[in-house]
Amino acid sequence: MRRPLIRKLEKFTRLSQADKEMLVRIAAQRVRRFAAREDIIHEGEKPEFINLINEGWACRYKTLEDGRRQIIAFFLPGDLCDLNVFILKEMDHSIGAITPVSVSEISRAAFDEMMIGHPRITQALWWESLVAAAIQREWTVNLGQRDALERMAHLLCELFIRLEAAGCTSDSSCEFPLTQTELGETLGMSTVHVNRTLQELRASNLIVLKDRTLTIPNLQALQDVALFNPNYLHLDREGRHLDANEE
Amino acid sequence: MRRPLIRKLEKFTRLSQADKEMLVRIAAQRVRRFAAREDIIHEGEKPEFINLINEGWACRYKTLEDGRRQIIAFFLPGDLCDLNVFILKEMDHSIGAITPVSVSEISRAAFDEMMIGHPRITQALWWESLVAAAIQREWTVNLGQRDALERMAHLLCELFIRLEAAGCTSDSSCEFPLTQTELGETLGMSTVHVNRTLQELRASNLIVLKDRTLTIPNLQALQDVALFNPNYLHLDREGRHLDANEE
DNA sequence: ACGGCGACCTTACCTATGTTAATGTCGGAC
DNA sequence: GTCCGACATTAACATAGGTAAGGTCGCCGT
Repeated sequence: MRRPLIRKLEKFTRLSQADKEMLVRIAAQRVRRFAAREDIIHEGEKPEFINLINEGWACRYKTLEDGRRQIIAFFLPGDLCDLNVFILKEMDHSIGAITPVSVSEISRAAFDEMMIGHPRITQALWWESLVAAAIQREWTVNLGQRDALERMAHLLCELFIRLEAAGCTSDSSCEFPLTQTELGETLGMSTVHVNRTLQELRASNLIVLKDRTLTIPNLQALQDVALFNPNYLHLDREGRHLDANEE
Repeated sequence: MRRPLIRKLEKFTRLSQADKEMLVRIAAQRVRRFAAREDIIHEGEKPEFINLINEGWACRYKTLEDGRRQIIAFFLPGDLCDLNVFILKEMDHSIGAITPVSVSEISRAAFDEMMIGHPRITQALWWESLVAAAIQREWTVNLGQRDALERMAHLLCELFIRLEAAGCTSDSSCEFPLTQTELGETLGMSTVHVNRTLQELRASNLIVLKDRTLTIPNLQALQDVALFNPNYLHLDREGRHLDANEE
């Protein structure tokens, strides 16, 4: 079994065996599965758990009164939804499955227990939540300043690099389940224009996207057209080497 | 002296006298002042403090290699920048003063001390940081889905309501120091179009904006054109009444 | 008193992107 | 094997919003 969360957190810090066991244990209690397109939690509900995505893709989204929908964030394997949410009275947005997903619900009690006994994990989780905030900020820049082509390229770079950190890529390829409609709802553009933009990226040999699989033959080239700077993902550990001692 | 932070936190929870004194004390040590347009902290630097805005307006912003600038967030009196930032190795964006500002720097030690001795404050600060994240998400929706008029109206509603929570409005007016260039950098539109859009809002009597003062004669009307739903600001206390027992 | 500067406003023109709608492709249900 | 729905693609046309250029006003320093 893959442990995308552990894998990702180790990009930030070294975890002890006990830490890892704790994380596995936490992720094992209260696992739920959702079908593609099903809501995991809906706007207006009271949040009672922190959700951890084990498998599959999900997203945050918000719908305006008149039906326009904006995808606000993607949750990939190993991603957590909002540390500390239980402080809020109700959700101001929804979280929905994109593919079939498996989600672990982490209760407030389990979370507090972890905070007390495992400072390393606590730190790592705050790191992950600061990174999530940084991603949200970068999306603001993306929507505000970049044009369609740059925007699309930027999103693809980000998703690819995040998937890599979670151990969900092989070589220069990854699964890519998003429809063009979903890409449009993410990037604030019409499906027609999404299609045009993807064609353009294909024509420049920057991406291969077919059968739900994305290949990026030259990541640096794609980053260049996107004006992509990975610093906001804060993926470099303190100077220490990464070591292969996973699992 | 106004205490915008206390005022704002009391929108979320009741604070004891000791809590308030703590907050005053924290805000008193290490106060710095910056001129308009000066950077408070710059991309690439290591964050050592949590900044609290006492007076004036500031913003987060990010600049692309080719010079395009996006304002990512506004900091109004009583706003905090990123609880827990010190975990990150370096800033991925800058924070700059818009007007002259007074800022309190909160050290990691002071923050930890507060976390331990004052659970009420701790909760309230997490609330404030969750609200900041919610605002960032709403900006994503704003940039992705709303057109120029809606976008501008939405921003004005948000700023007005946030200023109100901090006690910085009188009646239906507030100070409004943003230039049209800054509005453009915030909303991802050209200054020309900012101007057109403001004209349109003025022509519909939705706003009066003159001499750095904004008046919103009918907030509900402005909210309606913006498709503005204030739920994301999470400004309603537990069902208990708000009471006037401030300071 | 003058020059310079930054905010603001305006006009004319141009283009990236949206809209609508028709058509194509593929995989699954029966 | 065919019918259907989800998704992708394409074309023709419409428009929101960008670009470039210039003008006015008030303020600040000398």
